[in-house]
Amino acid sequence: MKARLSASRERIIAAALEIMAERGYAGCSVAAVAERAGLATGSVYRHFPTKADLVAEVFRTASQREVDAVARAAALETTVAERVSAVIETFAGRALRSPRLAYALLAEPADPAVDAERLVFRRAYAELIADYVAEGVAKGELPPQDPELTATALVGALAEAMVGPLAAGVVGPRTIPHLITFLHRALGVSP
Amino acid sequence: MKARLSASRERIIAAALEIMAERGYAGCSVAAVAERAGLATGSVYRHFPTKADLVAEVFRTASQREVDAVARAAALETTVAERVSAVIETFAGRALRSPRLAYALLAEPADPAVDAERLVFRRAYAELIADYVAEGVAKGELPPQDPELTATALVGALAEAMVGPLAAGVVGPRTIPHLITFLHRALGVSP
DNA sequence: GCAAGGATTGAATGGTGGTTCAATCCTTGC
DNA sequence: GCAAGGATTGAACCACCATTCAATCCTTGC
Repeated sequence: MKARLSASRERIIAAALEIMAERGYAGCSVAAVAERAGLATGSVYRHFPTKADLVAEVFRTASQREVDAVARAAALETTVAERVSAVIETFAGRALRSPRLAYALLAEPADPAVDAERLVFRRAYAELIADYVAEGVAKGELPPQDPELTATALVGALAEAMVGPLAAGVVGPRTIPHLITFLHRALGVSP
Repeated sequence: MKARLSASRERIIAAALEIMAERGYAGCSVAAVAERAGLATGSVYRHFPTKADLVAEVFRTASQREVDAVARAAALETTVAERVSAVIETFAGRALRSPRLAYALLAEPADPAVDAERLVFRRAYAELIADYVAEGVAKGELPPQDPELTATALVGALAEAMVGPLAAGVVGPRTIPHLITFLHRALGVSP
């Protein structure tokens, strides 16, 4: 019974994730999520007090997955330059592979609860990067700078450079290398 | 009569602008706009076929004003480095002076029509900056690069660095100088 | 087996806010 | 002055969903 309950909860989240990846936040009505999860609308409310709570959790799950993937890729590298390259490539690669989801996570209009999560999500990237930057500064790989601000600006540049392409549907083949060059210069990676 | 008609239209836009600057997109119900403009709700529909059209136009007006201010400030300068500094200072200064409006223009959840305008808005900044970058590259002030991409990334970095502070309500005194340093490096301005 | 109690259902409820429209008011040309 | 025609009004309408809840179904402990 307990098992069934938590299985339902999982199914709800999984269903919402799928819908989010297909139709974005806009498609996530409670009725649609319930239907895909194979439950009645009302049953969703046995697991989540409110729709905002459900969506926030889904959002958190999805974005954590992204941040983890990026962190994992970056951890395989050693220098700041390589790590930043890995961040950009992983971030962009995943975004382009699931454009609808990427748009939902990065920019799609949603309710305030989701907005709050979005700030957290971007902040998580920024923290990750800030650590690398701080390390790079400490090791003399990078010139002195405010790691927090650098990381925030880097995340903004990366996200913005993706949003256009995500809306348009195509990315030039040189976009990613150019972005790497731009951000390496911004960090002050010695050439 | 004609004059009265277009005066009403202006009043509607002005009212919506005021509300947007005070309460953001969320406060812009048709009823609220009509009331502030001193008209009945229904009258709004004599001037705009749909709420989305109204809001899109208001958005366009507000963002054009911002872009113009930034362009004007940048035009007073001569080198790319100075122009970019002017862009950052003007953009950030204005955002901090009207934080609610800045948030509405940059990030507030809204309907798809507004989203489309937001892309246009950001693109307008990017175009402006792309021209300066192209000029800088041509003059040898900057290393070779893709001006479009550079400009997009620059806008993203700037916007992202502002959104956090706008949400929090405060900006550290060193934020803007640091941002200038970061973006000068990113462009490859020679030190 | 068999109640008891929680899980599940899905139709009904309610609130919000954009949109419409018949009635009314003004302006304008004669 | 005075009709005609467009402008204005604002209450009513409607669509859309989140949320609820009385009825029903299962599981479980005895």
